[in-house]
Amino acid sequence: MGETGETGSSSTRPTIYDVARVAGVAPSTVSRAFSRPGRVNADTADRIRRVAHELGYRTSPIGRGLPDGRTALLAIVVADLTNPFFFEIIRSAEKTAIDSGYTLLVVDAHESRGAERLALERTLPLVEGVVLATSRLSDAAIRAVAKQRPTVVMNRVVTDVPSVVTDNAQGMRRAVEHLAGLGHTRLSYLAGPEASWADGMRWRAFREATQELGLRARRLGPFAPTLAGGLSAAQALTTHTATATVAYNDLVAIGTMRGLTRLGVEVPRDLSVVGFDNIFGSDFCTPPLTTVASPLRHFGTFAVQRLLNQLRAPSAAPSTGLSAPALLPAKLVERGSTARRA
Amino acid sequence: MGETGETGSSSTRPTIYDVARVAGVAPSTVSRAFSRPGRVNADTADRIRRVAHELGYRTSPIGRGLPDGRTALLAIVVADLTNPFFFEIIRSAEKTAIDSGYTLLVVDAHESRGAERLALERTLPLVEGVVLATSRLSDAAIRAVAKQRPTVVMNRVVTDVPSVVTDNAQGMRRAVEHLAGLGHTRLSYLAGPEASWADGMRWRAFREATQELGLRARRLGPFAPTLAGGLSAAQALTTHTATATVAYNDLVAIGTMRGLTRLGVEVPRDLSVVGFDNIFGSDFCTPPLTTVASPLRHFGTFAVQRLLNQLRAPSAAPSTGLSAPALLPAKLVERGSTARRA
DNA sequence: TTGAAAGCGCTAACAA
DNA sequence: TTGTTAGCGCTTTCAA
Repeated sequence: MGETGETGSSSTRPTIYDVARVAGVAPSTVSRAFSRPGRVNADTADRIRRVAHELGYRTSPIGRGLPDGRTALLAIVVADLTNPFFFEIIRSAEKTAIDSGYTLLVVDAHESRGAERLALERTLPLVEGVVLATSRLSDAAIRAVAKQRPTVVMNRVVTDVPSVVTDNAQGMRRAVEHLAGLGHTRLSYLAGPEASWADGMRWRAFREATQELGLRARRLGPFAPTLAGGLSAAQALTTHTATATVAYNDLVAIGTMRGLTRLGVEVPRDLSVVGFDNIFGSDFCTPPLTTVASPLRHFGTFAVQRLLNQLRAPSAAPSTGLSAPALLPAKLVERGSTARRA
Repeated sequence: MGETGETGSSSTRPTIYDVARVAGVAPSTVSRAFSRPGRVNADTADRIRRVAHELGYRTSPIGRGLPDGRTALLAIVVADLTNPFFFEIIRSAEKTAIDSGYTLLVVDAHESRGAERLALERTLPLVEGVVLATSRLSDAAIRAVAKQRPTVVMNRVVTDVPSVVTDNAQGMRRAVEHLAGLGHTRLSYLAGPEASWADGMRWRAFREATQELGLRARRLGPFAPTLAGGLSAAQALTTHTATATVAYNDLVAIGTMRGLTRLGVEVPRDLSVVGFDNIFGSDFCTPPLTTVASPLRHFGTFAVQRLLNQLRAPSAAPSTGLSAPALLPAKLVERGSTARRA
């Protein structure tokens, strides 16, 4: 009853050979008809396309990829797909990729170095380039990746590998100044994953900014960069005297606020909270979160563009000026989670 | 200065041939050493592995995939990656895949039929199976996909294609009963995308449930299944007399609540709002959203398991009982966005 | 403009 | 246990 083609083996997809046979041309002509139209007679090409369509032929990237490795595929590896931080990034990265004729594969590393390595091992050979968004890999491992495929890292600086990063220092300074301006003198920082490059930068900037302004600074954690991590942070906060806190990211900040509410601590009356990233949800949580905003949308676009540059200019040696990190500005979005010190 | 190996071409990655030459064995032996350890002398295998490591050799899935199509890759195509609805689904799907030795590729269709088709075209040949989560493709197109690769669809029923769906009817009934119990008699439904199968099911169930309970039912929309869509919905709601509304999904519901707030309509005092899906954020928005919850976590697991079943039992004809849709229960989570009619 | 033939990296029969 | 050989689907010289 099924609509099986006339070709013998029904289970296997048609190839250029099938098309060639039916169309009465050589396989190479079929190949050309698809890979470089124009290099083949219009009529012939027409016939080939018609036959191909009838047979349900599709060119196979895997076969096509073998000779030259061109698969028109890029990959972005994110630390945690469920972190809204990546939304805009992935979106914009995808758009940029598509506009240039590439398809973007999204790979989730589950905040795990092992998972990230495994996923890369499997994916890397399939793609022409890769964006590592907030990777948990070691610098050496990242350089190894970069040796296999054009690579761009995000939110991290690795020698000789092109990168796109937020200006964490600037953002953190704005946050601390904001809190200082509200009269807070004892601040705490809720640390993120130890393996996070961004966490290191943020904590350092926090320490420096507080120092310069003569404020007391304290580091709590590390906490998981999730709502749950924020819940633990809330617990930890109650045993400290800080009147304002800056969280590693918005997820932690939101989790912290929820935890504090449960513990009877009111935000911002009893404690001011600042997040990082301005993610989806940070404006409709209660209270709306004051946070350091990165231009998330540009992030993905920038990263993919740098990747495309590498793809187009394979001549350029790895350690060209190309790899100087692109610094994206950060600004403070003031909302309801911060207030004058009681 | 660079640490280039002794092999001539530095730009190209080593192959089994390189390893074979250095190790003094045949290429096929190298292949065996990796693809089926045990079928080769332990010492030989050891030597091969050592050489391979030194040379930086990695087996290429693309080469490996050619002969038999086995890439250990699965794909999940989602309508919109930034929709929190997919978080748990992707997470659990990934876990299930990894546990079975597969890597899961995540592909975003951007709520666009064209994008979905293009992405599938490129991805399908690379993967061994695919999960279509809330696809916007036509039934015919989905069947065509299923012909190329083992396929499981989610939140949709397509003849002859295995699927996993929420019990929309049951969930909607619960929602309507809940509202009726609160004294509401005039309800509205905020419709989602026309191409959405789930939207069709939900609207139908809404109409039936309201009818049976003798309530007035009205359909507004369609709206984009996003926060922005909800904002438009809020506008539309103000011109109607319903005192309670059920949204196509949580995103629309949350957007609606925000829009209503801006318009001076208070939820739930002036209007009760119910969502669908119980996504990330639905518990910390203001007010917390009453919503129909699907067992998101089981969703991904189920889907991938069905896929794996197909992969393991290639003998079973497509239209076996295997393709009967798996119905996952839905329950109502009552929170603050619904209240007794004023 | 088209065809013939070689080869991409790997696996799988078949022999040795 | 290992080597030889053919071939997966496609692209790409090289000739015609």
